[in-house]
Amino acid sequence: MIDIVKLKTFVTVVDLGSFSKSSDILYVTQPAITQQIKSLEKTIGCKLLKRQGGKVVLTEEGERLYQKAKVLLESYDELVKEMSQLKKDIKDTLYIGSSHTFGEYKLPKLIVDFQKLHPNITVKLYIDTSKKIEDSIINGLINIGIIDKGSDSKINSIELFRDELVLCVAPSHPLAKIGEIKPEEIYNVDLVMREAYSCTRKTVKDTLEEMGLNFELLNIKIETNSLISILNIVKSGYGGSFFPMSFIQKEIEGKELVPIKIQGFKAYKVFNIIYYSDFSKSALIDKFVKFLLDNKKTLGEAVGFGT
Amino acid sequence: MIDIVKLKTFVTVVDLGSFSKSSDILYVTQPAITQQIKSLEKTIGCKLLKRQGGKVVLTEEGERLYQKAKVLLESYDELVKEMSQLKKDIKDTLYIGSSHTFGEYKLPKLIVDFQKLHPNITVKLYIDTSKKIEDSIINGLINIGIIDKGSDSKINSIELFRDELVLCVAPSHPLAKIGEIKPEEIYNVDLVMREAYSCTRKTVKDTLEEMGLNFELLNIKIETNSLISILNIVKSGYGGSFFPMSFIQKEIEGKELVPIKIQGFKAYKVFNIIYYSDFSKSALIDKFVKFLLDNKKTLGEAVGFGT
DNA sequence: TATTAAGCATAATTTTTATTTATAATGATA
DNA sequence: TATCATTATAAATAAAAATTATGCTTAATA
Repeated sequence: MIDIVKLKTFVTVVDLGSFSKSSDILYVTQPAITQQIKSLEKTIGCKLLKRQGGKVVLTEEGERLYQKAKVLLESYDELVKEMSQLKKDIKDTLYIGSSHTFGEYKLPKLIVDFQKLHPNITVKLYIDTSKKIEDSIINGLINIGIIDKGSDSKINSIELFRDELVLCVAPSHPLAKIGEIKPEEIYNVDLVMREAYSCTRKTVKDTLEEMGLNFELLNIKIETNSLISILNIVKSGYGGSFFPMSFIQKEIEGKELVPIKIQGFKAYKVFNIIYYSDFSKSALIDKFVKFLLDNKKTLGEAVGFGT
Repeated sequence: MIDIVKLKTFVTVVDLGSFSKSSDILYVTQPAITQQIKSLEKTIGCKLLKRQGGKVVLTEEGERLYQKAKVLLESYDELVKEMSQLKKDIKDTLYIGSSHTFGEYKLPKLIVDFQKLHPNITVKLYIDTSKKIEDSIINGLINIGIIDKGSDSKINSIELFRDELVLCVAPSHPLAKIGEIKPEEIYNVDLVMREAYSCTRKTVKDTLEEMGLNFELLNIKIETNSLISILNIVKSGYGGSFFPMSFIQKEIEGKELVPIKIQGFKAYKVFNIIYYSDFSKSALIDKFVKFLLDNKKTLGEAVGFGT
């Protein structure tokens, strides 16, 4: 295979008419030039340069290679130019990943504000599951993630926001009039829940078990992976479910859902910022992390019944 | 520097959507592919491919590189095509070098005949000094040389033609009527000679000294490097000179010059074919060498006074 | 929900290639 | 024909890339 470095050397030698001058420009020693040219001549199978007299001149064959090499090197220069532009673009682009609810409801405003503060920066937002976001951080596809789970120890992690998990029912539900239950009474409520491995479900389970309750005895009648579905099921009057407070704030205010206090129960869905700092764009990352933490308050410590 | 091999690998992986399939096509192992892509990603500074799920997909940045890489590889393919055509052309081209007189007066007809015998072959003829021709053989610029000197031991050498050196004077010269002299009488002839290091001069010197004469006692009155000049000087009636027989045959026939026999003197200018056989075109070279030897007779053993 | 197969990643070793240093040879020039 | 500048050569070092062997992930399947 003909090497682009050798072609560059060849063209330089022809243009300058000198091996030693080329070696200066290409920042290698003169024997390196000699050997590169020799290697080219060997792979092509003929002399390319005549080293006769004080000058280095192309042979007929060398002339043919020279023409094509010039074209190739032009393409190469353009590629290099594009790549260096790409590098600049990348340096000014922040790739953010987030899990659904937070990314879809909380992040948009934050990103807009951040972009206004730093007009030269481009922000790209990817919404996916927490697991996928975490993977993408690890393999470098995104720079900052905001996810609702604790993370790999290799990744920097800072708590950004906690969303209280609140049991809610529809106004038409019998519990709606009572508004508060004892822990054991939860056994009597028909529940709609996220699938087994969801973070919300795990948090609820852990909290209840800390309170001495047995999660297995709960009446989980419907399971789904969609929070919106759960919301609509509960709003229709069927059973109750644990919701992140900020997600159903509007429904509570609009009297579409009623929060039910469970005595002694206090559970939070915690959102963490995750990122690698040992990276070329750490300045940009740090800027955004700082921005997020500065805006913690605007996120509202979404709590249902007071801290 | 971005390597063309890696770019080729990158483009192949994108086109096939698979590392392992690419490794088959590119005749390397799969880890080599992985490392090449990683190396590219490192030099450019970002991920180029997403290895998510079963498929390998371009990132946005990868897409930008891919576009430019395609263009570059096109140029590269064209260069490779040109070079392989070049190789073919070289294979069918015979580079012949010859010293002046033989190359200018004897070779033209031979080359035409050879070319007619092998219409696909291109012949290129370079006329230069024997020394330069020999150098060009050594450094590979030409394939076959025909020169009037013995050669480097590394080079194959075959005697092709010998040209008798004959002392000539103009018809107006006193010796012209006599036509033959004794060796010692040469001291009395005003001589025109080639320069000190010429082959003709050396041959004359060696032969005379073998006959017991002292070359230093000759009356060399005019020296030049041009055989044509010598010819014209002698034709004008001034002194005598040693000429290759075939060079002055016409002048003798036309009575413009008269050969003077020196008793016991017999000197030849010998032309040798020189070439390297350990070379990719040895078949072509052998063909021409054989052709030359077959046509030895047509060259005429140019002798002045019979063997 | 285990199991397996396929595909990619990683690490260590080996091989290949390229560069440098030191020195020789060459050729131009005065 | 000695000197200076340039290129070539050789040996040693350094760098890069490939391979082998193996591990990890993901996807399909039972």
